[in-house]
Amino acid sequence: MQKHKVIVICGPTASGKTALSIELAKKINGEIVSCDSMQIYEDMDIGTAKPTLEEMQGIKHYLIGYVSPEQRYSVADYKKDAKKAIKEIIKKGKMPIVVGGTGLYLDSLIYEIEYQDIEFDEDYRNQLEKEVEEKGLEVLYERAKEIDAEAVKKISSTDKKRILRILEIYHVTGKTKTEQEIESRKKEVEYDYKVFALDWERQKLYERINKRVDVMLEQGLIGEVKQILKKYDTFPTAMQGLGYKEVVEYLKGNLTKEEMIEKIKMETRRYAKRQLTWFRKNKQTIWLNAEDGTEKNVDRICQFLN
RNA sequence: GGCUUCAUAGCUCAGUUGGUAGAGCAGAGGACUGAAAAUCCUCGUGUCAGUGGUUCGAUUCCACUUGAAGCCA
Repeated sequence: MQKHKVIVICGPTASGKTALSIELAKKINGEIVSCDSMQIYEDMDIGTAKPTLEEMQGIKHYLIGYVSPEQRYSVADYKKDAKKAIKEIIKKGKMPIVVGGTGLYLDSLIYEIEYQDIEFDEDYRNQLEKEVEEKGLEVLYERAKEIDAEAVKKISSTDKKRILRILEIYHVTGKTKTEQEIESRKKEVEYDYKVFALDWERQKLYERINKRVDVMLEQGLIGEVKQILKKYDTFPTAMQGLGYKEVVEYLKGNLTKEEMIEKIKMETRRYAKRQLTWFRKNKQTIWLNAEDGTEKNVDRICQFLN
């Protein structure tokens, strides 16, 4: 049986994914599944550049603003939620369009990566964090090497996050990360993903980013952050979002307003660069020049639907 | 107008007791399987302001020119 097609539109932040996807959805009777690790949170609207109701033009969007910032959310959750949304859209007889810039989340779909059903062990994470502080990262690096020399080979001895992850996986599942990764790739990919990536000339993209940050400030980003801080207590992941952590520093008095704005712009430019690195890795990706305009790119994508 | 100090990478600045130079930041490239807007790795040649002079050799010393800052009139 032929696999159902799923359109994917990725690209760096501020490249115009939202506008393109909505025009495409209107034309091909599609619905949109967001692929964005920050737009999932509720009350984080301005800083994550969520599409407004008006922008959506009646096109249904999935996986936006449905998780509390106090909640812990991961790629495993995303995979499950996104697959469910895609299935639902297909059932309605519509075309699923996955749109977003979070490369890790996207790969979980297009490579059909399977995550075991395991609980996050908060206590163990805290214990490891404490050990890092007391004994130093090198000790944990050596321990990880004993457990999974293969996985350690691929990372730097300073990459704390990944060192801890190797230990965590072993602790929770009794398997090494390498074993777990082999198992995660066994399932056949369910859909025929057509991946498109939007890009601009670097200088133009950076200008768009700078401008977008200014607009976010005008729209009241600082007020939004204040609201969130008032409403919620803990932020396992939400407050690492670009724009949010810098405003928090500003509110604490660690940055002047000017410094905060420049920092958000700079970090966002770097993020865009990292996104491009990620998307370039997939050789199947079809690159679209954003400067050609929405209409032309919609047509271009439609050529791949038959 | 006089005196003093400064002029080195996109920016901030080191430095060469004379053998053509190096940090931080910015920037570029890369990695990425349960925090990913996160986390991490790699990458530094530039008329050393200009023109002359001294010297085997000047970015370094000297003179002048230009520009900037400060002080005195």
